[in-house]
Amino acid sequence: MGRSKKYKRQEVLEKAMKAFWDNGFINTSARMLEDKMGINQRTLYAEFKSKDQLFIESLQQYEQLNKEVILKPLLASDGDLEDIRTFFTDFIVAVKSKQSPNGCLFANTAMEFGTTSPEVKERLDSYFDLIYMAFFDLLTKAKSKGKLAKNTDLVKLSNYLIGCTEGLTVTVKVRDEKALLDFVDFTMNSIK
Amino acid sequence: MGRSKKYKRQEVLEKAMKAFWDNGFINTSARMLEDKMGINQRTLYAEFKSKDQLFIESLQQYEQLNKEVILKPLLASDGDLEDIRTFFTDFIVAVKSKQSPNGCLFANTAMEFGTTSPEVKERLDSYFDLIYMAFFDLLTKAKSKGKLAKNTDLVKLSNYLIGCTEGLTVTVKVRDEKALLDFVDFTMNSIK
DNA sequence: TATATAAGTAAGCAATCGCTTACTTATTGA
DNA sequence: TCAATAAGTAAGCGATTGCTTACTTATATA
Repeated sequence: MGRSKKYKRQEVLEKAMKAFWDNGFINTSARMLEDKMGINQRTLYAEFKSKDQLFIESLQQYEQLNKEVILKPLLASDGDLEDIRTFFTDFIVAVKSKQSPNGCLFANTAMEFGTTSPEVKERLDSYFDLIYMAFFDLLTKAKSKGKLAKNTDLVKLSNYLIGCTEGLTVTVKVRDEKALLDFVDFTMNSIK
Repeated sequence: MGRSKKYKRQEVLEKAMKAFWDNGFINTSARMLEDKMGINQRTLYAEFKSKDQLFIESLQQYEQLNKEVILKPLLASDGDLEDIRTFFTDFIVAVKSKQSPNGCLFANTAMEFGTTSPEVKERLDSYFDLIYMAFFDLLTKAKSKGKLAKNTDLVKLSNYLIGCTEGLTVTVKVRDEKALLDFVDFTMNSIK
């Protein structure tokens, strides 16, 4: 009974995520979402309840994208430290080539929201857990292969690499490629 | 001839800067500025022309604050590398103690604007020049005192430390103090 | 002291915000 | 075949946005 939907939830959600990624939360209006998602505001609100809720789901979507694509060099690594460089340079290339011109949605969101929204903070914590484990697991493999000193503090090193990753999310927006590659290269040398 | 101003330009500008620092550009409304600056919107627009222009002047004001306070541990250093740690930890304390709860206005602005506004980009470049020189000069002094290897690439090292600084501006918003101090400590060890 | 002039105030402009109401259209199961 | 029901559309809600207009108040100079 009743009419069937013209749109696919997953598809319009991905488009919403891209809109938030490109423009940030506040700068993405309901009209813009309507346009980018290709569905009417009435439909949008019936499906996603509110702009806030749609944003939270978009963050979940972006975490999925991280698992499947962005963090792949780390998650698929068998312990080669150079996979970390690949992760960094892939990110730089994606931003500078305008493929994902607005950097990292989680970093942008951390800056825009801080800890002002518990629901958003939950998503941010979830992401930082994810990237922490990605680094930690890679480093554990590297250590067992003798590529890191036996007494290396992997917790500390993981926290360090998260800091460097987030450093890139800011500098990639304003600094030239040479400065970025200096940063990455020094970071890589520092962990070997 | 004519009536004299009740407000001091410098004072209300500092209050505007604080408002933008606390809330970001878009989240700071003309009503909020009116309230925080303690002057009427008519007066505000007569003095500063537009919200955009007021924001640009606020960024200049914040750069001045960097020169006089925030970057002081670097600018006043005679080449002790531990002054860099002081700079990092001072920043963490200022944010976590809610003295400057919203981190770094320049980093926030880089994330909010990217390169979408030439006038804003100009201010960001000016800041990054400033912090670059602060690191470079400190490192030059450290090198001449024999605290760095003779063949150390100071340009590369400065770019690295800028990256780490910006990493802190993101992580300080969402991660716990232990993770932040891990990051700082590893960074310090990496340059010695 | 009178007047020119600048600064202050309150109200309100058009545009846009997130979201909803009123209504039309299409599809399903009996 | 046809009522029940869900989805789509267009218009518009009150609130808020950046900014201005119309007017009042105060002060430096003649």
